[in-house]
Amino acid sequence: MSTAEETAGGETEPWEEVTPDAARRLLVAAVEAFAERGYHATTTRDIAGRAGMSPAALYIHYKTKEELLHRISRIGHDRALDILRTAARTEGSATDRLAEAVSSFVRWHAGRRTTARVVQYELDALGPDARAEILALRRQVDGEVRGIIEEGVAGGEFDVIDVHGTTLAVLSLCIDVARWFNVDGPRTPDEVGALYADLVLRMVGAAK
Amino acid sequence: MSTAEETAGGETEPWEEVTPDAARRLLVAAVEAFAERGYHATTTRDIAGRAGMSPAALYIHYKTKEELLHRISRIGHDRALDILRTAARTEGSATDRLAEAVSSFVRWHAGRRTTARVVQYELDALGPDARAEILALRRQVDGEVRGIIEEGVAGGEFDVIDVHGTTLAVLSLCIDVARWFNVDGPRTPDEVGALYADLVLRMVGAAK
DNA sequence: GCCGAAGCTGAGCGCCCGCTTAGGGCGCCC
DNA sequence: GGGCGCCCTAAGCGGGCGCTCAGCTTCGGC
Repeated sequence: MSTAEETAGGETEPWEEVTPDAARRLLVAAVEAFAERGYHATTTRDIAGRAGMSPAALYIHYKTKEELLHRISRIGHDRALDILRTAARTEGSATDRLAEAVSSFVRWHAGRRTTARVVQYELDALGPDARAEILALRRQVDGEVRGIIEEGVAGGEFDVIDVHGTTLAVLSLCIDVARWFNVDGPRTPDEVGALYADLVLRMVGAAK
Repeated sequence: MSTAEETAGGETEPWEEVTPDAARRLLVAAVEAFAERGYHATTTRDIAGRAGMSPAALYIHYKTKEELLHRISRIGHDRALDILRTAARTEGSATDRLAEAVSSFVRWHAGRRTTARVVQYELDALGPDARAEILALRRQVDGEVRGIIEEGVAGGEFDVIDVHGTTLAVLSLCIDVARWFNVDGPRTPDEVGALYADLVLRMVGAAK
């Protein structure tokens, strides 16, 4: 852990599961390029150039440009789901768990903004099969948050009429952080996480 | 007013300011294509085809493909700002005005989802000058919402510590509706508008 | 009935895209 | 130390992109 980026969300070193080294460098380069310009505006020559390789090198490790996006999206969604599952399983009241889920989820979207941006906003560039796989992960993400809210309502901690709609709004709020968060802006990921946890507890009517 | 789409947000017929007729048809076709596939994945041949014209016809009415996006973005932001200004100027408490601002803003993002999607998510495809012009409009959008919240805090109606951060979150919540709203889904724009107005009033700590 | 302007099309230019192929360098194993 | 397999590059293919241009049709004014 040597840089601010690496400690974001207190997570393990990202992309370490991607081997060999050249494949990981290409993938990291693709994340940066996709986040900056969008998938369709990014060329394979740009990705290879950022990784210090020739355009042809990309095709040794990945069949197509779309496979790169698929791998990024898959790993990113796995990580997002892992964050929410960890929060949902911690001990404490529904209020505690919802606050932890929102703050850690938001910290990830802010601290790992480039990854989150690709993961959350380039889904439409995937083909039907890959998109279906990712959408299944998204339903699990939705389920984790909805579960906490349902428990809070059942236990009398929360006051929510439309659980599905509120779940959608909470996730939407967190995800959109990847769109507007600015690394050079006035807020740290931790600060946004704390603010958003407070706002979400208000949304579900949790007692102070 | 003959279709559900046209009555969304109770607004006037959109794009009527775009003349001549062929230019408007091209612009409407571009909105649909950009919303479906994104700006970079849309070809000028696709836009012209949707408008029932040859590819060359596009360049009689617009200098470049980017000018089309610029015009769409400009008109859309003007409309969004108009909606918020109207809500901010209505009579009533800050609570009433914030509820009206959020519900009408959300109704527009849901009911005019294709337009809103292009307006809110394709900003990065514009060149520096056009982007700067649009960002100025966004600051005005932000100012309208922040103004209502500040008045609510000053008048004791709201309980908000971080006004800027809360304003950002409220706008983020509304804007992201354009990403997830599904016309074939279970909720109408009116229903989402009402739900979101309630959630936002909770976020600012407005009394019931 | 003629003319110019406006609107549009068919053809296509030059460019850059995603991706392929042939072959070279280098380390590892016997 | 010779052969093999893994990575990688230089070069380039086929195609689709944004955009252009010469010329055709249509129509209002006189």
